[in-house]
Amino acid sequence: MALDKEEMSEKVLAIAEALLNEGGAENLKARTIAEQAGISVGSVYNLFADLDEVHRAVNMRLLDRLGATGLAAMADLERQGVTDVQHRILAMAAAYVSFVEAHPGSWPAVLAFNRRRATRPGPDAYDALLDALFDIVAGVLKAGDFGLDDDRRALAARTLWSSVHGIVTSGYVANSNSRQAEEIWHQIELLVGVFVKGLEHGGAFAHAETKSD
Amino acid sequence: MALDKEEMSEKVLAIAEALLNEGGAENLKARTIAEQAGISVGSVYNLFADLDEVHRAVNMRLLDRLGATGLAAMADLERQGVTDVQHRILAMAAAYVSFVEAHPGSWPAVLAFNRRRATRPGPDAYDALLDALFDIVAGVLKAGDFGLDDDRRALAARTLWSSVHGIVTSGYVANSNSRQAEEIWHQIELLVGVFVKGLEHGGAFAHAETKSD
DNA sequence: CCAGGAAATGAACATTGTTCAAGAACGATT
DNA sequence: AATCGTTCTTGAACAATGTTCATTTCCTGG
Repeated sequence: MALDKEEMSEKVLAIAEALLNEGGAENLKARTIAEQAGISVGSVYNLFADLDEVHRAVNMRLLDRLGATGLAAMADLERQGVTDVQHRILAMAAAYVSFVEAHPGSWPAVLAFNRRRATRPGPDAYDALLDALFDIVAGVLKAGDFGLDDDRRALAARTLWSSVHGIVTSGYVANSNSRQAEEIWHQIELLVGVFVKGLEHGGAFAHAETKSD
Repeated sequence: MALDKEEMSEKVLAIAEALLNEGGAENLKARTIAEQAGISVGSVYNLFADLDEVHRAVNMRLLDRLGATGLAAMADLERQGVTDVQHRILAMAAAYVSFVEAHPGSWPAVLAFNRRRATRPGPDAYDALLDALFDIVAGVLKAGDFGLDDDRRALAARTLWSSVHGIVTSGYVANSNSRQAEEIWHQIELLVGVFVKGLEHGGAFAHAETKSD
């Protein structure tokens, strides 16, 4: 007996992830997958409806792993007794940056794919995974005492994490040499530092007061 | 006589922009362009080396227009005597959001394309246009008195603008209904508020001091 | 009016995603 | 064991696409 249906799907996804990492979305070809998996091209379409579904499944795995990495990093700090909010957020950001650097080809593909499904209906497993990341950040912010209620803390978490995300992706627009990595990290340090300082000084919702005049 | 070579290129780019806006990158097809422009498919390749070059040219136009829009918004505020940094940054962000909303299909394509050229050599016209956007923000930050030297102000500008960019693109990952637009704007207001407050209280480079110990 | 170069053409090729009719493998039932 | 029905696998076939290039068409200077 060869491989289970489940096992073969795993194998296909592993191959697909490698292909995406090497050459981005346009390198994910049905025939290449089939050849490397030792099955026929038709069998690929038996396991997955189309290549988009393969791509989606790969992205899910990546997001899942990213969440696990973030949680592990938080657990490490917990074990070391680090409670400083700024340190913990920076650790999360570091995990994120490392993850993106470890997947130079497939991470852009995650983002590009993400946008393509804007037409689909309501929230799905994708959003659930992204929300999990936001929740980790929100948990860290809860430790700091910024006088935020749950809603505002959640908003702050999404804002902060989206900003980190923007810095990372903008940074990798240009050539990804080491100078770029340094620039990204400088930006992240600046963002987190300013953000925490701003929250401490109650700048979070000052605009709401001036706006509701 | 029909159209000039230059004029025909313009026509092709206008068609290409419309196609990208409707269906994203995968909707940019040589035969569709040729048909709509009233020329043959070969002629498209006479005007542009390949579809990537068409896509790039469209993106350049978009970035150019975005820069012009931002400058116009700044000029408007100048005329009204608005000097408040927070207001001006928010106006820039509003221009950015409006622009993205006005190009729901092609803006994702700009970003996706942007990443694909990570392998190419040094900086090019693309980076120049992005730098122009950063410079506008840096100019606004210069008005506020945060005690920043030129380098740090430039870093802060890139950080702030990349963050806005991240919020906008993250926001449009999910369905782009009006609730999403509201969420985006809440995040931007929070970010800008916290950022300015953080700069005011010198939180910008606290980390640098603790790090260089 | 003509020669020569420039531009336009679209048929042709290679590569892709996807389908599907035909066959193979397998399990249950008699 | 034999038979049947179901399910899975296969790979040839189709349509769509990017790109090329020999041929044709067009224009312009003499």
